[in-house]
Amino acid sequence: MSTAEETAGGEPQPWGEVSPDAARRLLVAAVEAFAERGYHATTTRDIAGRAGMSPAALYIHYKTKEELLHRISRIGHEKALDVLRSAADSEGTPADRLAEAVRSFVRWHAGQHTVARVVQYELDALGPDARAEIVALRRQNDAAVRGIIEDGVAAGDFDVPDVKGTTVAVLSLCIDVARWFNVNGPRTPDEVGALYADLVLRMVGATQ
Amino acid sequence: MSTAEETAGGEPQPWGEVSPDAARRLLVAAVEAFAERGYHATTTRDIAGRAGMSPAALYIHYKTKEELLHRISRIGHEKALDVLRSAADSEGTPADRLAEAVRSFVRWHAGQHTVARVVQYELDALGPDARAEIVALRRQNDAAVRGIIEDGVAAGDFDVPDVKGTTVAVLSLCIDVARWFNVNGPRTPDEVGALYADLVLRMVGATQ
DNA sequence: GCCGAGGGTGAGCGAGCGCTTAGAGTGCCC
DNA sequence: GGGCACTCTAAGCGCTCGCTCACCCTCGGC
Repeated sequence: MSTAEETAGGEPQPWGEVSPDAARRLLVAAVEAFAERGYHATTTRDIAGRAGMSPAALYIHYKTKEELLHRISRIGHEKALDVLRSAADSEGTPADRLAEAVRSFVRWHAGQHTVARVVQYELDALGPDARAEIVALRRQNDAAVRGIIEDGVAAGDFDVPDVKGTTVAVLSLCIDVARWFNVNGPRTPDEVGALYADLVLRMVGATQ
Repeated sequence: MSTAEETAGGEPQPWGEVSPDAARRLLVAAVEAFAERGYHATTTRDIAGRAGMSPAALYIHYKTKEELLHRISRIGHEKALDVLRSAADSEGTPADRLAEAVRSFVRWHAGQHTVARVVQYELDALGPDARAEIVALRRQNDAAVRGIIEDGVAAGDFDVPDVKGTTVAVLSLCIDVARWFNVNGPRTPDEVGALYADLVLRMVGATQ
């Protein structure tokens, strides 16, 4: 029914580029396990078991458990940044672009909330070099959102007294969706995205 | 509801009721360690060391490492709930009450961001019974905020198409402050509180 | 001076951790 | 068929974890 690239919700699975197959299965298993129990509470035996392999098999494809987290974090951040940027760079008024950015970014964090949780909340488990690389990706998120808001202010479409602070708040609001979103809850990722796009337009005082 | 002891920053220290002294020192040490490295990455040797004691001393005052986390979570949630409720129950228009609730709740999450991080992000490390107790406290947060928003809608002061969704978003925004707030950053807890109070009033469409 | 109680320690137990190693199974090229 | 490269496993190493235990120190009551 669905291809390897698509879930039922229509969100792209970010692991298409990972090969060989065994390495991808280990990565997917690690995402599940890290999201459920946290990086430090997850054992390499658990990851290998979920992937249907022996504990030693993990070390054929990854040097350490931390390398798994690093790979997940980098790919996850890049995919989320892609989603955000393609909305930020689209045609339309600043309000259109901001609404679309929030809608798609939130949809990603809700639909891919397992990946997002790992990516957002396990950063401190990475070593200094890997962490620095991820932090740089995050700053690009910030720049993308701030750019739209600045455009809106310059065009006179937004009323934002504190652009930097509002940027932080908007991103924080979107990212935290990964923490509370529940697949069995009453809302679909699309619905949360629509709600949040409206709330954010209010936050920036967009002229209706 | 305690009229608590105050630090220089004006935020109440939540641990006044914990005694004897050694038990309180261990609790404070555990909060620092859990906030820095996470529950699972923190060792009992580290906690005891920060409190200036031997590893075995921890077990005179607490049955397990998890009991420490449970105590921290319960006290932390109760203090945050106190802060939120005293604003929610105050006199004034719904807009005044909502602004004050957000301002003080955000101030708490920024000023006490070590406690708040532990309380918000280590919930899954608790066993089922302890977790259920904490989840019940969280629902009271939700009820307090939703109450103010409903009052505002009933009074015609707010324009909120989706009360439940907006409540979740407001609380999420406030709580996530604990994740990104940095003591060495450019903003004080008071400033973030003021910014967020304004943003939330916009989110609910408060008549200015 | 002696006692009991309670807070504290040094040493260490059993368990489970991340990771390694020796070797087996499998497919491919000659 | 034989050699090689690659993938994977069974077994287990060295280590650190949460936690325990036997014992010690301090102090108030008599």
